[in-house]
Amino acid sequence: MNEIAIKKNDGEIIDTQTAKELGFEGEAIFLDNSPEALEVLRHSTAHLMAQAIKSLYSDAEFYVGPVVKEGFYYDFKTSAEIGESDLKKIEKQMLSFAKKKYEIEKYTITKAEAREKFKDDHLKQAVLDMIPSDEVSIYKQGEFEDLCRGPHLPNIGLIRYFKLTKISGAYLGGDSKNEMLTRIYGIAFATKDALKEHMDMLREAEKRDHRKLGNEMKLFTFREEVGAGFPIWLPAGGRLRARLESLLFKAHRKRGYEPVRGPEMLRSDLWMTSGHYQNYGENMYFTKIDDIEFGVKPMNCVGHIKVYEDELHSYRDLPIKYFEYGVVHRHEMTGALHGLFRVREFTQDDAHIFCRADQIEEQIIEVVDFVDKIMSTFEFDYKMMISTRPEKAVGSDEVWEISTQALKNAMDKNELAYEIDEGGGAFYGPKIDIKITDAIGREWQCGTIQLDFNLPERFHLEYNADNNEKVQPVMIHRAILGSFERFIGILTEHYAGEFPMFIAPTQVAIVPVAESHKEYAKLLSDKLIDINADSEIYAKNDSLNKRIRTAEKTRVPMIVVIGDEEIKNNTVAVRDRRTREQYNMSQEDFLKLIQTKINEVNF
RNA sequence: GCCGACAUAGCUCAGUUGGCUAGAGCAGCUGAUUUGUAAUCAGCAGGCCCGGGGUUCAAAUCCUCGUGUCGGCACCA
Repeated sequence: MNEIAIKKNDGEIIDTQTAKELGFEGEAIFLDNSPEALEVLRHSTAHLMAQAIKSLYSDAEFYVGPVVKEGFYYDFKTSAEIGESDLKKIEKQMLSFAKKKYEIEKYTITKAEAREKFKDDHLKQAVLDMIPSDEVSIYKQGEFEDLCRGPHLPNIGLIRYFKLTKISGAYLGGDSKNEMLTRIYGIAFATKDALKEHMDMLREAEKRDHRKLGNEMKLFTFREEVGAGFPIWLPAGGRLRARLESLLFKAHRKRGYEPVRGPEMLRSDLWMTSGHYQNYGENMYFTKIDDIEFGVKPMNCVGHIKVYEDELHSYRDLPIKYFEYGVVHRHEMTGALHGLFRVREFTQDDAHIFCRADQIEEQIIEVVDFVDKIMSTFEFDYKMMISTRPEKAVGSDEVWEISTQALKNAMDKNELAYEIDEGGGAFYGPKIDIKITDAIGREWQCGTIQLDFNLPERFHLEYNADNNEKVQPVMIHRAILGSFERFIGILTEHYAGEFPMFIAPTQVAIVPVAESHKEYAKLLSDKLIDINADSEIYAKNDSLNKRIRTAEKTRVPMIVVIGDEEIKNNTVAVRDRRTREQYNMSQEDFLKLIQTKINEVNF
């Protein structure tokens, strides 16, 4: 195996070129699939790609080409229009360069020399602007030279197993005010197998895509004539969603939440009072009724505030918890829309807790426990993230400081691990976000717990304290799933469509062997409804094999086959979804089993 | 919103350099068959080829403006 780089004592990786320059010896890094080796390999593959692009498009200018989580990319600009179909061509050129086994040479020049060297490349000039030091290093392979700090492989011949995966636009410096460059993403590995494994993993993720499964399993759909970002829930999706809603309803009632409901749109004056008009107006939908402007709610808090204001409250009443499956509309930009993950209308499992300052901690802890119950039921790992004051914010620094500290205290006192996201808070308060990890290791943000000292102030909310003085309550916004749309999308991918019994759109598929067994099937189906289980009878004029196949393809958790034997003995023949094994059990036991599986879940 | 790609039957997809009545599989319907654990057979029906405008003797195919979708970027209070 080839030695490609050196690891210094402090963990920093330097390439063999630099080590030679410095006369440095340290721990050798070999070309394998270790994170260190892949970092170097992928960086050099990015350069090889740049070399290929430069040879194919001579006016190409290059910005930066870093290694990222998914591989590497390079941002560049050329007068030619490059599309997906060109990736193959570039890959081919890369391979032909790699075959030439150019050595990657490194040398150092002054920044002024570099400016002169890349004088025709305004992107490299922009890169040079960002470099503070007076000397810069240049890497050279064949005719191609690039400004880079490394580390790199000693020879491009070591690059063999790679693939260019995506092409897209990307703003210069990640700022939408700047010009747009072309970005090509790629991936590279030390071995053929590792590359193949990676590509297989991508295919697996593709198979789980909720948009594909949602279509196949008839959960939801979108229609051009309805409008972008407005999901349509189909019967199967409706059943799944209803199960989730009813489980969650009970869970809220158990914890003392009251169901309430605010209107879909409220007068704009209220959004001005809340601050949404000024801070979020461009993402809201407005309409006029008799010359008065209304804003369609992008959040449910104002409605809940109006519920709170409906009567006077004593300190004894607090905390007061309102919850609602609140439908909200937000104008997401066209390019942001993505299946159920980003839509323009969605339903939040939203709640607002109005409490005294001295209750914040216990309330946060209770919500965090609620989150844990739900996420562990769905077998999600998760972590928590505290987000602090963002740039665009309302409220004084002092209020922010107090509320942020309250969140940290709640976590610290209960020894809960969390990370800090500086500047990631909502404009009205700091928050705790819950990030979950799904079955194939992808991270998603769902739940959020947000402290708000701001809205109570703006709406002059109050309660009577024990000394009969008016005191302003604290408001906690929280959603656990986030939205039903997004969460069901995530669940679909998490389970690859094979939903567990308690939320599956259909619990049981019943396959009668022949015409004469249909009646028994119907009786069984009715009994299943009595225990809150949905079933579907596959009695179409098809072969038994065909109907079992059809039932299997719906990903229903349980299939039972019914024929003469079963009717005679009052049993069912159960077929397991995954193992395809069959076993018989009495009808009574079967119903009990289903009932248990449905009822064993409680948040 | 920006860069690039794409849009043909309910679904998945063919459709050649512009040229006959736009095809297939699955799903659907009708009939035969009544089946014991992953596709029985035969027949039928199903298309504003995303929408508007244009080029052309002729457009699913070329151009243009929309709409929607996909991959990213930016955005996600």
